[in-house]
Amino acid sequence: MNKFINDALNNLKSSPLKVTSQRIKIISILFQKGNSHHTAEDVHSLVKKKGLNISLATVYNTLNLFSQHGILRILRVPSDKFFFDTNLKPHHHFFCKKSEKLIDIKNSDIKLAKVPKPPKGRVISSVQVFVNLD
Amino acid sequence: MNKFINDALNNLKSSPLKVTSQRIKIISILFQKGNSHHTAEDVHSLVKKKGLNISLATVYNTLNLFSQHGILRILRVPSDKFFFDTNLKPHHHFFCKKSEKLIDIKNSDIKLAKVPKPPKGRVISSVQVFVNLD
DNA sequence: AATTTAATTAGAATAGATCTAAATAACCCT
DNA sequence: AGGGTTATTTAGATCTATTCTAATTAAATT
Repeated sequence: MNKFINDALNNLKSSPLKVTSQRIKIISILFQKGNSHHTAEDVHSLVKKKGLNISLATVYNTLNLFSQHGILRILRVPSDKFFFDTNLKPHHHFFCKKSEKLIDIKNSDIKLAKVPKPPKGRVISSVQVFVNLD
Repeated sequence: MNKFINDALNNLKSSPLKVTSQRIKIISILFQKGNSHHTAEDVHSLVKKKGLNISLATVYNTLNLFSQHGILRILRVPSDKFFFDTNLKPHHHFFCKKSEKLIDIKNSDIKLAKVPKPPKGRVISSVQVFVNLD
């Protein structure tokens, strides 16, 4: 069991969420290779490919709860799907529209030398850069 | 009839698309205030609010065809909806997740001092910056 | 005006995500 | 360890945004 899985399991244990077999399985799939980006459907097929059986509703429910409790982060990209990002640090992404694949870009690898002021009365909450790939 | 509507109508006329009453109406709604970002449902309700009657299928079909012929641009944002942008020049956006409203940011108002190299064998097609507002 | 070809339409179909309500499993408490 | 409470899981229904279908209608060309 690797460090990523361990950390995520500890996050789960110290959250108010119950530690169920489904949640353990989803964590071990998501955090297997460290940082990753998956849709709910992705996770569901990975679960099935492993011969396990978790309903799609549970996958959605679990991923959403994990995001609400800091175990995962919901990542909205220029696409109609929700992605779930295991990387909790601020960062940016390469994005391939065709394959809908994401690759992390470390925050320090992008430098925004000029950012416009928000409209009057509004506050900037974050800046998201997508470097689109063909 | 303003300059934006005029230009868009000329683009329609010089495209292989037929000039129908529905297309003229959609153009006059979309380009009324210059640069704008609308979803298909937006456009459909604006059409109805004007007492006009264009089927939702036609709105979708028209917006997609306009995008294919350089009259509009499809804009994918971190949301599950498609937006149609009347601003054909390269630019970035303020984006409010809550209201799903967009505001243009001129290309010159954002300066990317450092952009990472794409993965081996890949090519960067564009860089999209979203300045998220609360 | 007749013909051809594209556009419009209502409604069905699809995809991704959420909701519902009944069954089940975790966890807490002695 | 057993029982009760409450959260979780589940299958299937529902919802929302979009696309598809196939029949009707309208533009444009001759």
